[in-house]
Amino acid sequence: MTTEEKIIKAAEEVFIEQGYDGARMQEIADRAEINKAMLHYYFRSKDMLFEKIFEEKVKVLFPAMGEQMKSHEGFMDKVCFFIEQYYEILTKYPFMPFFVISTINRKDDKHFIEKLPFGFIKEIFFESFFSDLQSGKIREVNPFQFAISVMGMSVFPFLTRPAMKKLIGISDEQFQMLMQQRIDELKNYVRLILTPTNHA
Amino acid sequence: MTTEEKIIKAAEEVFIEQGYDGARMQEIADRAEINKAMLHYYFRSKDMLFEKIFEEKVKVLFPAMGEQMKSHEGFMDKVCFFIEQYYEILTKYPFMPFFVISTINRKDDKHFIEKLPFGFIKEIFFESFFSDLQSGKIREVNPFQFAISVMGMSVFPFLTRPAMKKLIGISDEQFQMLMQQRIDELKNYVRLILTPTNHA
DNA sequence: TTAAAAATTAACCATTTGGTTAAATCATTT
DNA sequence: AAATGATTTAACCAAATGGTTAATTTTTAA
Repeated sequence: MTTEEKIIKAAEEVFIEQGYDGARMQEIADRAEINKAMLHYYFRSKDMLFEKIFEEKVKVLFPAMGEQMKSHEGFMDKVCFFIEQYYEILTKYPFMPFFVISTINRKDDKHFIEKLPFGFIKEIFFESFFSDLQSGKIREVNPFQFAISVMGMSVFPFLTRPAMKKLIGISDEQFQMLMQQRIDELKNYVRLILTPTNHA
Repeated sequence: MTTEEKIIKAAEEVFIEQGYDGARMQEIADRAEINKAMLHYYFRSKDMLFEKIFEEKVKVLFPAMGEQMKSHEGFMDKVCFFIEQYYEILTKYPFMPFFVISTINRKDDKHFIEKLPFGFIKEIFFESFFSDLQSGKIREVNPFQFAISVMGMSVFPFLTRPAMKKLIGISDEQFQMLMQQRIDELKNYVRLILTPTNHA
């Protein structure tokens, strides 16, 4: 492991756990087991180090799908794929949503929003929506509202994990189980919302 | 306006905008137009001032319903009431969800979670659920999953407002409109999810 | 082998930060 | 009006923080 890699790994941890303001350069250095001056030698400043981490980590939360997407033709199929995919991502990186949200909500630094690669989401929620709507395969819903809803339902519990645990009265393991069960529950919601009513 | 009131107003603003770590005691003093020493004279420390603000502001996001609730009998009715109520609250205090979420996600300070008054949510989502389920008025869904979903759908856009604006390509005014339209859209989703299928 | 370049370190620096203090001002009571 | 207590202020402080520097060690190239 090179020094640069050690720094990036440690910086990821600290920034994601503590946010930009809460993160300390000394703590990053300590966790990377290097001298604090090396941070500046490799990345010049806290801002530049943060930017590097943000850019790299954000790609994880907005994956470039490509191949996998081709096997999902219809809109409903794609949305269900999103729900499954996001469960995987969020289970692996449960603090990522909070990290991204605290960053884009930071005052005077709206330029991070520009860096969000929305391609993944657009591909899923707006690509095959209109054709499926016209062919009567899905009910007429507002695609933006629907996209926000599916994202919200998927991500929200990970943003509020400690509160949800308290509200429901469950442990960490039980929370994980609940999230796994959630895949089918959400797919069911999607089906119920999108399946058109019989106007027989 | 007393000095204490001026401090609280300024502290609210700064803490909600910048979070605990980002907030500066000097900035709070400046906005309140008082000497910084007064902050400590009235509230002793940054921690204690923050705690005061958190406790007070959190009550806004988890209102004690009481009277208004009585007019909503069925489960579906209560959930729709929640959606309406939350639209009002979030329009008035759009940064509150982020404030609460950054606080409860803070390291080494899990005691804030204990202060969340979940009564409001329990009342709405778990009170009349089981009786309505047994009488066949609603479909069999997992009440916890359902509650998380409705909360997520309601709150998520306000947590990600700048990103959503960019994704959809809209202005602040258009966002507000979208949120207003959202009330009916979400109520419709709830109806579609909860209305039982005819097993004729 | 040696000189140049790259990587690493310890010590240091300026600024910012939360917090304190002692004096001054204002209000209240006798 | 004098004394007392509450409120406010300016100046100050110690610790922490992001960042720098100059010297040292390690690696690379000639």
